[in-house]
Amino acid sequence: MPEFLYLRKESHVAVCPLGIIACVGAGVVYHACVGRNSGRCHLFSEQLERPKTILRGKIMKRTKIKALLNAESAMPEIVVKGWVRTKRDSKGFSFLELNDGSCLKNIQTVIDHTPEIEAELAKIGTGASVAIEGELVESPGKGQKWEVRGKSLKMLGEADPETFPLQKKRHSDEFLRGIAHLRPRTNKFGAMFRIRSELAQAIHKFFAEKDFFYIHTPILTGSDCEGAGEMFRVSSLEHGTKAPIEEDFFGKPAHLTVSGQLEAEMFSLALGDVYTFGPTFRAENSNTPRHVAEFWMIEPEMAFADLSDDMDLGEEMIKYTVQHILDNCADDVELFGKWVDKTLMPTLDTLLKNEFIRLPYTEAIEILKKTKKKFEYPVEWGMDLQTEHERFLCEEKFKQPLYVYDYPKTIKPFYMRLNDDDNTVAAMDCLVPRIGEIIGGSQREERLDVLHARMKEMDLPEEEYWWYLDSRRFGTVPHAGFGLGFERLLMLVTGVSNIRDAIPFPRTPNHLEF
RNA sequence: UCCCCAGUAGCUCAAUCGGCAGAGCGAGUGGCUGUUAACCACUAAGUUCGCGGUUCAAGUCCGUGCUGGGGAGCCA
Repeated sequence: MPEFLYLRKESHVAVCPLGIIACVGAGVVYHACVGRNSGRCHLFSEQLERPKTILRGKIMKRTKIKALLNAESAMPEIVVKGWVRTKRDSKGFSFLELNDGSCLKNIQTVIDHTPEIEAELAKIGTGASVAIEGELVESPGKGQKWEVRGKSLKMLGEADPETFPLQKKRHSDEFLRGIAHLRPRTNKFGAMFRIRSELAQAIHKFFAEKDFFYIHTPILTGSDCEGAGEMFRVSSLEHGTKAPIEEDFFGKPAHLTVSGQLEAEMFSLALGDVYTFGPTFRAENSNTPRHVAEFWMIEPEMAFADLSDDMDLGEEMIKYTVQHILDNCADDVELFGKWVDKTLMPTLDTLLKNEFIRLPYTEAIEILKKTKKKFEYPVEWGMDLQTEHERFLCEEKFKQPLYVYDYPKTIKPFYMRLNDDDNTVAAMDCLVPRIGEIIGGSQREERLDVLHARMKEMDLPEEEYWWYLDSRRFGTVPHAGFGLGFERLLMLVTGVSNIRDAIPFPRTPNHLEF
């Protein structure tokens, strides 16, 4: 897409309200259209008598800073656009360091002073956006291989230094959370969200290579009894109305999904191996560094699979995606290893090199009972593991990721498969250092009679689940799956300690800004 | 939702026993220099989170509300 028109001296330029550049020279009308492949602009065609789609001179496209820094050789004519990170003035020339988000590093530009350029420079401070036309040359200074020698400079958008909140210094995470709309312009959050993008791609790549199908499960749900936590009500009625539920959009209560699992199961029992990857909503009033009300979750579901296959998949997936980020986001990850968590690299290294520990719940309880460490909550078979127990197992006892599996049936949901002991279910949690539970999964109960009995035990209304139960009536098969919190995986990869720094605009109780 | 800690300049923080509101960074101005989170000098910058109380006197003590952080529960 042409964005910048290189003009000869005799050319004249006009810019239409849509950002279209027309070039008029020697009595012939030429024009180029910004943002179009064709170079033809119909709006302008009407205004000009003899429209032609021939360009005079050469179209100059913005080159991303990442490409400039990776250049093999000098480049005679380039345009670089970005935000000023720092400006350093000298007598007769200035340095501008530009970042355009394409990578962590800035590019240094050097521009000799002319009256026009000095006027433009006077308006430019940290945070301003600029376009610079010039050449990429080897830098005579230390600290960088390449720099841009600018010939022209245009300020695109100013940033008043008196009010622009980002300064040329480190800011606290808490402060930056208050300006979540500007924080991606910092090194740390730019790196975070590049990694986030790459991590999402890695997940799709992982599943594609394993022939899993990507299923889009609904975000609006009619079942308010999925048992995975408090749900957000959705309504098209005015707030405070007393209208009966029949008058609401769906004619019955609607909520935002807390999990795509039940729907994913239906597709697993048709396409074999499937996964979902989408937003999930929990209306829990939990205020911790590991919880947000809106987060992204990956939920694979495999037909003809058991709990062991399930744990294999989770381990493989975590290792694959972590390795992918190390391979493809080296600079960005290095920033986190250096400034955020000094133990990040060793932690990831341990994770990659060792097999995840697989520990039955009953054995976990025995270990916890035997240890000298005093816990606030006494250890008893049948209770759920508390945070202090999980941390002890993961961070002190084994010092690496581990699965705990075969939990008591009394503390797990109805859909988990009952084991032969009649006391435990084929459930598994994957615990990782510092974060705790990153995966929760199970083999699903595929036997209709057992499922019936479990639902009765737990007092669930079977009529709500008629379609779910159908899957066990017609060609049921053993199957298993899990849910993995995307932001928690991102915390693992980057070492950040607060989940609100791993999602662009975090939603938590009483926080719906931006 | 419960427990603990904090809130002072744009940012990060200091201010002794209740006794004149401070520093670094950032910003502005001037200077200097192929500079590297540049450097040097000067300048401006405050409802000490809000409300109420105790006191001759409150950033400091008490009550209360709000905001932020940490821990717990719940979970991914």
